Amino acid sequence: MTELSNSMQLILALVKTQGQVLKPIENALSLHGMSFSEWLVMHKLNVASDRSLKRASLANSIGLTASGVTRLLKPMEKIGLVEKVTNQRDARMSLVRLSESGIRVYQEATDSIEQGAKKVTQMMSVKQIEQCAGLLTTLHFSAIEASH
Amino acid sequence: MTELSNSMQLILALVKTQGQVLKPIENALSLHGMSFSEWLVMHKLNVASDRSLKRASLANSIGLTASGVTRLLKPMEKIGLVEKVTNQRDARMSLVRLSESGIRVYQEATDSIEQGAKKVTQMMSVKQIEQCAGLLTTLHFSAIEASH
DNA sequence: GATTAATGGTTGAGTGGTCAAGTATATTTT
DNA sequence: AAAATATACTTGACCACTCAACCATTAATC
Repeated sequence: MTELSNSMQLILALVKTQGQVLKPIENALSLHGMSFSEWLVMHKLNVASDRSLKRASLANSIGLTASGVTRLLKPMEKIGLVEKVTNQRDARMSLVRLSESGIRVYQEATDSIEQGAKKVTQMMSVKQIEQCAGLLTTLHFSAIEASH
Repeated sequence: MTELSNSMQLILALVKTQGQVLKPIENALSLHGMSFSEWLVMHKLNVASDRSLKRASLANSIGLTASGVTRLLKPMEKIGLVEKVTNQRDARMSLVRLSESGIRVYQEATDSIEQGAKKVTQMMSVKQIEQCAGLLTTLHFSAIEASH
């Protein structure tokens, strides 16, 4: 019957909040026929130099396994949002690049996702938003530190 | 090429952080043969009066659908962690109750999950932890507000 | 230069969830 | 009281991932 520690309460708040926050975001994206993971892929590619990344770094940067990325990208390649670029220096690894049409779709999707994000944070001041993001980043580093 | 808003950056930080934070927690739980969702169920039951809840409220409180709860509870009933209690006032709804053995397992699992939580937040002060939890709660309410 | 080890990616099997439809019971309407 | 509607839960079909095993290629070792 003892209470949970405040570390644990923080984690519960984190999980609960993410659940609520992601709902409207995913809803906004579904209008563009896209999942949040797919948007994340396109976002990472869009900010990368040459709009391309190797599959492994993509996996790492969005918190998926290599096989998850393979499965996620397959339909995206099929409809031409991203394209596979073979690397002649190392035939094992293939780069993924955001296509021209992918860029357009990404921009449209980002517009609606941004609207969703604004709405979700409507009750928070700019200061609170920034402070919260900062604390989450601290927590993130702390968690990484804990795992080695 | 425009930057993301800080609302959106907050959401990205949230998702990224949860991914990192949950890893060691789930790892700790796997030693008890339990997933995080299962622990959440047991936690909610443990703090509920009579250590029991109806399936629908359980679903709601841990952010799952009714069918998700059905599937989650089935194996837990099988190994006797929780038990189905039929309600004679309303035969549609059945309560779930944490069994005696469930209580023990919950307490053991909570011990190791607490250790994981402490480790994950090791780089944060008590003040930061509380502040972060508070801001997340604000964000949570804001997101709920946004959805109606 | 052939063998072994490491790296990048894919695939099969399994897990943990969703949604939509279905079943059983309760409540409301007529 | 019968019929229509609502509620609580379960089931079937599917989806998004994971892990472990695997294939292809490159790098290191002998």
